[in-house]
Amino acid sequence: MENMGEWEKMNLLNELIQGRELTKQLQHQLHLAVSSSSSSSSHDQTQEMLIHRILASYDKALSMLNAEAPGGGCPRRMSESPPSLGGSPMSGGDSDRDLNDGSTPRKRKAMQRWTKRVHVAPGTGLEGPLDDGFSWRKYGQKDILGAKYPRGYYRCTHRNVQGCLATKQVQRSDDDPTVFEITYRGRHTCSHHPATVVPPPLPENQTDSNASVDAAPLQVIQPQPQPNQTHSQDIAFDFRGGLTVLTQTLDSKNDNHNLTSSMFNFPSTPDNIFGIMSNNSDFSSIPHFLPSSTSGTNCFSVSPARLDGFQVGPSFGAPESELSMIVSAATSGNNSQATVRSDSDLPLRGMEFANEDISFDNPGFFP
DNA sequence: ACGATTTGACCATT
DNA sequence: AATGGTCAAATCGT
Repeated sequence: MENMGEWEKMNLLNELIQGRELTKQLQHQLHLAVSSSSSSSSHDQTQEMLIHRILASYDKALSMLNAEAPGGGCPRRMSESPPSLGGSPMSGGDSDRDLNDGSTPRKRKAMQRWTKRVHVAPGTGLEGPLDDGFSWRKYGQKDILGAKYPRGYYRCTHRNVQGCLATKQVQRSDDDPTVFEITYRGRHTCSHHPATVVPPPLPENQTDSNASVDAAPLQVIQPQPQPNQTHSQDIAFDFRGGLTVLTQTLDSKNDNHNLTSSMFNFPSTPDNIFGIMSNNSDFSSIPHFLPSSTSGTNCFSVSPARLDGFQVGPSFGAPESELSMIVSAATSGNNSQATVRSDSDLPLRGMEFANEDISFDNPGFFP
């Protein structure tokens, strides 16, 4: 665990959270099944006990992970790229996001697109960029005018079977051949979870490669849509009016990087107190985030909300129009990934969002 | 035999 | 017309 990169930790965290939530759903299903039957057997009790133990294991693993993070549960920043492409499973990509009632006209744009630069350390035997966990199929290669290296075109392997429209383009950098510029388009709607395992390197002569390096690409943390998770819209409605995200412009030197500064304000309600957390223990090192004036610490919160997530933004390769975070309810301990995305892919700058603009992955997030 | 990759042709956009 | 993106037949690898 010591050697685990921040990115891997966040991957792990997300997997654990998802595993826990799925287990809770299973528990719920079992309860329904048991209550509909006349008697409960010892078999049912065994199942219940097993689920409790699974949940306890998840909780233990999660607390161990949290304990590793410095700053009292304020995990450090990840090395690169956002934990999610913003995709939340429930938000499940563009289509799901547009499930709002239509009262707020939501401009739908062409596919979102964002670029990530991936550096491959030379001489490590890993010349070929590593897989990003998703399964891609190359469908074309093209010489690009003015570029030394050809551009490779990839689409999700599950395009035909599941209609997943995610694609990516891989272009080796002219000035630094160890750098690959990977442009992602569209979100994965397939149900295949990205593997966090590092696949074997590609052959040396394969200049164009299929992907990234140690820093996993954006999608890796993106929770994948689950067939049974279809309530994001309901949740948004439940919380209508209770949640606001305000992004502000940072006019400091950081603006030179054309980054977005974001300030979040999540008003708490008696039953659902929650907050945002950053995975960076030092907000000042994240160019586009400011320390919360209310917390005065490294954490980014609205008291008494609990900080418990991470923040991503354009500097990590996500589209400027999108921001993802993990929110956690202080009362229930439930976690969820939340994603805010602006209309028309405009940068998140100086905008205010109501909760219908925010999608939550976890249907059980709000009690 | 089957799935993945290669590669020239074709299409869309500017 | 030039360029980038995609298609699909041919080829390759297992």
